[in-house]
Amino acid sequence: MRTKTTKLSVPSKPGLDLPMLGDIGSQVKMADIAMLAGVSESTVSRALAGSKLVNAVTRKRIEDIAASQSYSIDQRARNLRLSRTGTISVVFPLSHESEQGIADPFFLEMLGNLADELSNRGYDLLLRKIRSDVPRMLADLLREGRTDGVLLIGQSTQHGLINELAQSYRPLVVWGARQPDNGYITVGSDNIGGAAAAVRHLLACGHRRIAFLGNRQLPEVAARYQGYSQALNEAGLAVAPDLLLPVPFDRQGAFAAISGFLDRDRAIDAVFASSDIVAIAAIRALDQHGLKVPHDVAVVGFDDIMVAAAYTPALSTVRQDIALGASTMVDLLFRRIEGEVVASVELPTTLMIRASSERLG
Amino acid sequence: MRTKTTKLSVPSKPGLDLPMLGDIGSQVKMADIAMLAGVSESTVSRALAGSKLVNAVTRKRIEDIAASQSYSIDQRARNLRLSRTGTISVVFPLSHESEQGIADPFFLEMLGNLADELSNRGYDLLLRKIRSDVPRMLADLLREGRTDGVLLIGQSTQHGLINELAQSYRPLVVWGARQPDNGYITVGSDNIGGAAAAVRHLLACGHRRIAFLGNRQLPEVAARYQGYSQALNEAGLAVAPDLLLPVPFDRQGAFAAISGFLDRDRAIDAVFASSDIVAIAAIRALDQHGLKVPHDVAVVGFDDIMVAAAYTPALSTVRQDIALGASTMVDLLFRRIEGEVVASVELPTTLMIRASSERLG
DNA sequence: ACCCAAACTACAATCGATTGCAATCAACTT
DNA sequence: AAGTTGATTGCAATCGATTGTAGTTTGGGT
Repeated sequence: MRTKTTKLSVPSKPGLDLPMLGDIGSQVKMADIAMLAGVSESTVSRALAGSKLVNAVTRKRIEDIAASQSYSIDQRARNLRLSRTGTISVVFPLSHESEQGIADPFFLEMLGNLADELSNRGYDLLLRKIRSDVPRMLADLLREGRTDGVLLIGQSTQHGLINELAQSYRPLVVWGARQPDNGYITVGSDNIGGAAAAVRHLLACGHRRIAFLGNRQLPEVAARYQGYSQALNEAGLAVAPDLLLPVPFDRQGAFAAISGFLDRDRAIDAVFASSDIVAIAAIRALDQHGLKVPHDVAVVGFDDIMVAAAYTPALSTVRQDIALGASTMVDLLFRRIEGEVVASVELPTTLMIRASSERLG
Repeated sequence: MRTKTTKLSVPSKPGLDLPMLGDIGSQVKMADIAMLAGVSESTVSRALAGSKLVNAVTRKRIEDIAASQSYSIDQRARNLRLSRTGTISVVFPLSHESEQGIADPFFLEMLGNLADELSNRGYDLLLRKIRSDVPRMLADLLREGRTDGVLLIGQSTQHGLINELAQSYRPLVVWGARQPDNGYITVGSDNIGGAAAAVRHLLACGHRRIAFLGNRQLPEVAARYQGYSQALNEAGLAVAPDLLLPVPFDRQGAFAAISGFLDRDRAIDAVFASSDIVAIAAIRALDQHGLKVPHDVAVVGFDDIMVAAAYTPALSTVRQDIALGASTMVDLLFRRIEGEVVASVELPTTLMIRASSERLG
């Protein structure tokens, strides 16, 4: 007694293939296409999926009808059925400091690159910031079935929690520093090597009192500090604790911290900053204290964000290859989703020597 | 003959409310909660939705059980049923020029702010870049049922197409310039007023040959040009066509265009750039041509991106309030989704006078 | 005690697609 | 001409939640 209850949800003329802009947002569904083609939904589904179970002629006809109706598959329903989402979440753990938002250009550039990589693979990018409770938020994200995988940008100070989470959740790749007890996959730069190269360069320029600017609580900064002290040791120098300044990553905070430092101590001849944003803040602070860069104090940053080269003076810095980093993260994530066993990756860095650290006279 | 086929997908101990990190990603579903609570799925659904049809005691018990199982509603299924998505798409039409990615910090900052606004309202942000065919891509996005609304960042050169699309698709808000024949809602800055203020400032400093840098094909740039010529006219000056340089918005392209210009014409005493990125490229190009800013040439930009103030020389610019822009867009979008009739908004700008346009000695 | 309304709760259809398995049909074998 | 095979296609269950409607229980009135 099943009557043909299926009706074309949109009373559009089947034969014509007009642009049909008017249909946008309307509800042409697979059943409609099936009716128009005189086949079952199954066949439409298979035809559109390119299954070889469907006769080529039938498929062509279905495809044409679908196109003429400007039909596209409802991803909600599809995802529900396939228990997947076609979406990868990019998560930024916001530090307690800059509760505002994603401030650092480095991360924004990273985000742009990730969006490219993911859309190349036909995935969407779900952007989410999380306050503090990383595992809880991530767990929700996963349970809600919104995402096929997670890219966590920065470890913040949550290494332990991330590690715990990674025990039970596989499709996760983290940008940051490899930790000795990493239970999760990381992609990051060779922070130690990059920092050491930068400091060697400063030493080669004749600088001896080189300040280190950065919050060593963060694993990446800790690694950069390690490179810093390693280079000093190679040169037979010891780390001077009074030259270590824990500055935050945001512009204002960094500027304030550095200004405060310079108020009481100006006996430095170089600065190694843990990010370009910090380096630029340092240059401004130095300037306000009457110290010229590079004449009085040489400055080297880290990241090579777009403004670094454009800055005046052009900023010497340790370049991280953001595009490569993004594509590596995405690559590893998908391989891990496929079940492959993959290892963390450490990307090489390049020392970019520019005006801010020119060799002394 | 329906037997209880429903089984707890996860054999976890119902009574305990351990952290249950191990359950992340597993498949506790509503039926499981219903079984544990000894009620039907309907009741669980209603309880969790806060419906007052459910006894308070029952609700509490259900909530507790759900919590102890660290259950959350599957959004895929929920969205399918409700035909909604809980997601707003932010779409960047990529210009033909910078096919690479979202390069301009202004847009990235905007993105960060939008992410904040949306997550405050419990919505997710789906990031999508589209190549060129705006309406087609948007239409797909909508038909796929992935999104409840669209925020289009920048009109690119697609005003006509957007207008057409807007005929049939309502939940759309565009960042850009209001056009005379706008069929869609825009949020944007007072480009005319801002530009006029900048140029008046340059005129007041005694400059007369003020170059305009920007691609006037883009509606926003066209409006800024309008402000530029308006200010010149007020001062009894005519626009000199040889001072109008159509530069692209990306750093390299802008630099190249400006360098080329300076190679043949250096009789300018000021520059009004249609964005800070262009302004910074101009300063570099001027520098390479032996022209000092602001001594030889004054420069004013547009946007006031974070680096503007930090640049050396600090960049004078027309400030756009990105945070306000983002919150306005989101606000308008949701009001429009609710069916309210809303109008386009033009936000005030602020002229920030800094070192790059200091008054001539 | 008995009846009725109020207050809850369960049933079953529904959202739109996917897919294992059964059914159909034409062509080919002998 | 009957049997077999392979190529196609359709049926119906399923993914996990929501909700209109019908059914059950409880409490109050008399």
